Amino acid sequence: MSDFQKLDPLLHSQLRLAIMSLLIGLDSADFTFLKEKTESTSGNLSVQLDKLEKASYITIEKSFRGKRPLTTCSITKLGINAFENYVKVLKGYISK
Amino acid sequence: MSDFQKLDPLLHSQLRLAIMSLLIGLDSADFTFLKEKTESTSGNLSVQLDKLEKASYITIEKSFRGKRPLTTCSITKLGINAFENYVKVLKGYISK
DNA sequence: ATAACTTAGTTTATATTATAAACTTATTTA
DNA sequence: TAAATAAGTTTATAATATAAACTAAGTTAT
Repeated sequence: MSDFQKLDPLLHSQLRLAIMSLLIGLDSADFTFLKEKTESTSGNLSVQLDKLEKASYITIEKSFRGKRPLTTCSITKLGINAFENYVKVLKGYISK
Repeated sequence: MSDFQKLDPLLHSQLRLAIMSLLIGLDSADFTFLKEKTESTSGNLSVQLDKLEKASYITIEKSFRGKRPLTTCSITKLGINAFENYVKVLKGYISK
C-alpha cells in the first residue's frame, strides 16, 4: 500500500469538513446555526450542504419554524463512517 | 475566536500536504523520490513544488546527478512552521 | 550511426471546486 | 407601504488540481 491514501474529496474541503465536524456532535442542526458556526455565506453553505446530501453523508429536511423556512441537517451513518475514515487517512499525512 | 480557523490553502491540498509531510522528516528529497512516494504525475508534482517554493515553504535546487538533471527540495523553517500550524488548526476540525 | 525508448522534468489545457454575488420569496418593522 | 431582514437558491467567477502534451537530453538496441 502507498504511503498516502486518497483523501475523500468530499470531506477535504474547509467548509464541508466544518459542517461534518459540527454535525457529528449533534443530533441535528439548522441552516442558520451552521452558517453562524462556520462563518460561511449562505450561498456557499447551500451548495456544500447539497453536495453532502447528494453523497448521502447528511440528510436535509425542509419545514417551517413559525412562518419561516427551516432547513434541518443531520449526519447519516454513512457520513459518520466517511468522516472517521477521512480522519484516519489524514493522520497518515500529518503524523509521522 | 471562531470555532474553525482558516486552513492554509497552500497546505490543504492532497499532494502538497504529502510533499510537506515527506520533506518534514528529511533533510532533502529529489523530484523522482517525491514522485514515487506520492504516486503523482510529473506535471502535477512540478506545479505543486513551484507553489510551495513561491510561498517559501520549500527551496528547490537544480543540479545534475551524473548527466541528468536533478531537482532537490528541502523544507524551510517557514514551511515547518506552516505545516505545524496547519496541523494545529486542522485538529480543531477533526477532534471534538 | 540512428531510431526508438527512457529520464526528468516544464508548460499548457481542461475539468473540478470553492466561493461570492446576485437573486427570490416571504416576513417583519418603521 | 416602503424599507429592512430572514432564509435560503441559483448563477457566475475565480482558484485549484490534475492530466495531457511537449521538451531536451541521455541510453539502448539494431
